[in-house]
Amino acid sequence: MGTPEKTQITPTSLSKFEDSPVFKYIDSLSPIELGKSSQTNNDFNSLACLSPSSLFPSPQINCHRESRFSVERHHLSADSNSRVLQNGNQSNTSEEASKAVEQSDLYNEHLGCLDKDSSFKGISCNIFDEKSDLAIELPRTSNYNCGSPDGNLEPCYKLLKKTSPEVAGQERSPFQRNRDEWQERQRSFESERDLRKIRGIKLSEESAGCGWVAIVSDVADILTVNSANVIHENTDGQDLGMEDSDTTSFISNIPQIPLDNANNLENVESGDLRVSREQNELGEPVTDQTSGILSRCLVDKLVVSDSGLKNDDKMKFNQFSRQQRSIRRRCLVFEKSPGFGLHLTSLPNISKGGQSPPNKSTLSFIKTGKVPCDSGAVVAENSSETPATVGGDDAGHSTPEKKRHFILILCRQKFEFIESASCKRCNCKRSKCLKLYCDCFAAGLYCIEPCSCLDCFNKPIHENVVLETRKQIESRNPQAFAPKVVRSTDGVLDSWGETSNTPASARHKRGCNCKRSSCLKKYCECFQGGVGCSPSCRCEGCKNSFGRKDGCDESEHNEDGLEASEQNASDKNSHDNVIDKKTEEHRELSVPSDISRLPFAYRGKLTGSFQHGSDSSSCMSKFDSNLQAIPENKTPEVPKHKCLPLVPKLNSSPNSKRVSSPHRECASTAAHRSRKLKLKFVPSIRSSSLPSEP
DNA sequence: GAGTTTGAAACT
DNA sequence: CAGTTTCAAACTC
Repeated sequence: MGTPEKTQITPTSLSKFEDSPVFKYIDSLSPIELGKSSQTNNDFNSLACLSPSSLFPSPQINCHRESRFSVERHHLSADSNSRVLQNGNQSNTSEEASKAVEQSDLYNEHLGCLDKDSSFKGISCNIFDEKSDLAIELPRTSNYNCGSPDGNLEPCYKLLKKTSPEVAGQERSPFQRNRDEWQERQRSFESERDLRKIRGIKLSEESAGCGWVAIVSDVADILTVNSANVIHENTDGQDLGMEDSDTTSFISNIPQIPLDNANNLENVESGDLRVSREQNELGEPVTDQTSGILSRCLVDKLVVSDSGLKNDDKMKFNQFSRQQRSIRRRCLVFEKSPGFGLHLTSLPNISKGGQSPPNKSTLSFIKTGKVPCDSGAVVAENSSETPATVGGDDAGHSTPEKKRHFILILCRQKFEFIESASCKRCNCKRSKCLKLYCDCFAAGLYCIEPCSCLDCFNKPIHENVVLETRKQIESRNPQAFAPKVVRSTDGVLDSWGETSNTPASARHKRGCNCKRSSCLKKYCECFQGGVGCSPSCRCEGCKNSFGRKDGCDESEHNEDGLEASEQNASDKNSHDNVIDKKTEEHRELSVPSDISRLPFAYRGKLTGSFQHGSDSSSCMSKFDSNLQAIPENKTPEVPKHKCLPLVPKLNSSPNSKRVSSPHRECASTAAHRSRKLKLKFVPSIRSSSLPSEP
């Protein structure tokens, strides 16, 4: 992105831009009457002066112009769109065109703080008066499309598409399509750039805003999606209307993907589905690495063009997308590839709550672009929507209808999965969220809005502090951030002498030290992790329903029962019943094998809002903010070794709390059952990074 | 929501 | 390494 050329606005260029698709887009946006006002600068300034640091710490400043444009466009769109709707269809009269031009300028004036003397009327100043919420809103809205957050405004890229000489609906080869898409993106990008020229944005002025640069800079990586990376297909070439945009962009951002991964990002194309981070600049699909998609677990960009989607599907889709906006969170975890940069801290409701990570079918679909044969089943299992349009004859794999339907499922699964990971929050009061007490910190996540912590330092703006603290903790205990629940390689006897294929093969690495909870409550890390206690545990009166440690057999259980009977029997029984129920539910849930193979780490407690049947949607409404993960490339270098089977190693000291002699197993096999639990998987690289023990 | 319980983490 | 303190989640009311 080049340096802005702020003095290049000439009548000629204006004329040229008036012919540009973006210009037409703006032209068509609103009949808002132009006016002059001087009141909004303050509004915007107040926005600009919002401290963005907690939201957008990314140093990727060079894209901020793009970000800003997108943000502005959002607001403009939101407002103008409503007016558009009020006024009905608008014509393309020259009068309105001029209005649009003026409006554009006006908008520019307000947002860009360019002309403080300017005044305006007709545009409610509340466009800019979104208080601090806007700061949260920015990344989200910018994530989606050029339109309003409600998705009822036709994205500009679609407009571009419409004005494009390309013949929609024409059959083209994949190569042609790639090329065309790339060109399209180029055009889109250039158009936006041109528009910015028109609007006279000055970089220096932008940068001058209090923290505005920081805001937009962090949004930058998101934005490029809107302008450049949005892939669109309009196979019928028709205007699909503004109210129900047929193109929905899902963007779940885990920014700051390590550079060494940047070129390694997936590009998945499959008909109407695009799951891509970046596309080869030549417009060619990047080498198929879709298998790694789920390893990163997040759809960096999922752009779905569902021109053929049924309206209700679209609505569902849009609604869902709104819920899922911008689950962004930086990860404090440092593993390099193949980790995906985010330690998903939880995987609750994986199956029982209807949430499930993308399954094999989904993967297959991503990879092949074909609706898998079992898609029907997928639909039936995971969606209330009719499976009638999915599955069935094999020939129908490529039918747009089925693909689109499957896309819905895919996205839902994907984001439900992501959502699960995002719903983590802490309530730290004194630790500044810089100790392992803090679940967020321990999980390698920055604290986010829903956290109730005080004096929180676990935020991107304190990145250095966080990293420093983390180093400190790791120096004290290299395993401090390692997964606590481990599972040995399939078929290999684990340290507890069990074959790893048994559900009980997963164990808490360090073991618990429960005294009073009988390992039947989530105080117990073993129980919380959904694993049985092991000889490593120093627990007393273990009743862990996932497996008692040696020595705590049935007789002990009975003893406990007797002991319990001495207490308030009825209360105890009812309580145990509750526990048993929960436990049973707990045990029923299992992480699908696909997930277990993901080369990333789950950490922390995933309980949070998913507990006890918390509604995921409500959860998301609260968490609809910046989910962020710290860049992995900041991780300290860890020697890589071959993946070794777990070597039995018990704590030499039954009382030792800290992990002193780490032993690892292949994370690729790390699978354990859990819902609402601490799920701490180890990325394969890291998991094998420590030397084996004799 | 406030208070209590619990056990991990941190500290000495 | 052991004992103690701190801490925040889990739990109860």
